[in-house]
Amino acid sequence: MDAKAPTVAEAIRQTKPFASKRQEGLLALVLAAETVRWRFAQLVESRGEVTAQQYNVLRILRGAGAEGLPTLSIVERMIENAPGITRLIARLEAKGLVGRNRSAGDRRQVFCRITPRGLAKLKALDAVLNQIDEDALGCLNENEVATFIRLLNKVRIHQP
Amino acid sequence: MDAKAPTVAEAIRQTKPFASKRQEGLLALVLAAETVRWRFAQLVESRGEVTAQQYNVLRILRGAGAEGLPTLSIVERMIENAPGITRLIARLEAKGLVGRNRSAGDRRQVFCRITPRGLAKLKALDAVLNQIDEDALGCLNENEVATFIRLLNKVRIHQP
DNA sequence: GGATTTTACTTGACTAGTCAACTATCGGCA
DNA sequence: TGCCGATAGTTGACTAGTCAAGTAAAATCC
Repeated sequence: MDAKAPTVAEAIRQTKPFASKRQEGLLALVLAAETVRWRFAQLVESRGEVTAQQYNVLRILRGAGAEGLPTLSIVERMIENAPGITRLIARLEAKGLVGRNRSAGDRRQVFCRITPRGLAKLKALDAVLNQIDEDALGCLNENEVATFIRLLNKVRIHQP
Repeated sequence: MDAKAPTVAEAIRQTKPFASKRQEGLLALVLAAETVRWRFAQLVESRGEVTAQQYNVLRILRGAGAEGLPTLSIVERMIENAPGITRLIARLEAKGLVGRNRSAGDRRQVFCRITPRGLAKLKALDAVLNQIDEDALGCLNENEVATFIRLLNKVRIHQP
């Protein structure tokens, strides 16, 4: 999280002419996603004292309620793999934002739950983050948003 | 780089209904970008024995020609910051794919050049990567590609 | 021409993603 | 009942991104 947002824009200027429109579209996709991801991360990290991924895990655990979720069920809801989540949750536990305990029924499973302190942290971030969700695509009108979603999903689903 | 591509698709299914179309659009953007990024990384890493970022740096250095580029000029062409590039290039140097030497004119600068071995590695990857650049948006027709680019750039530039 | 500021990195420490290998436990089944 | 394969998670080692702080060589200023 540093002053890289401006240089994302520069990246375009410095790039040589594209071999094709499709290649240009691919770069546009990656740069746009990187820009919004960066803005989200900056907000969460500066206001929440947690990283963007830690925030995502807290949201998932809030959604899971008081009984919590086994570790690997959290992974399934993220773009990440298992070894990473173990350590990420260990860091959240160290901060007192989640708790873990082995399931009584199946002693292989480890249930993770959000703590009251974790809930309070999320609550403090909710309003501002909902707002930037809206703002990020605020420059598109209703029709454009629909087209945007349609094209992006088409591209994503099409990948072999 | 593991079998995470399928679960990206699942992420959508498991997500609760969206608060708004704009929120849905934001997730569509991030997931689509992640999917193509993942595919690119998988190809480069399996065929090239270099990571996606290392590949990007090699491309930049190939473009720079025989005289090479100072370290920080490489950063400007990427979505990354300076400390990262120093170490990334050190790893490429260890693999014999780039060389570094201090500039005679300004002894603060370190020029980086791609080696013949680096060029050979890139050449071996060129055809297949140009192909996936085309394939990635292959499901969109000419008009759709133009709209895609227009909307993505609008979103990117609009970010405060 | 010497002090100060700026520039171009470099290093350290931490978070994170990824693969391979490992442990503990569970469920079946002979 | 005791083994066997599958499941849940952990650990180690490596690549990478990021911030803060440091170094060395210009460039600038007085």
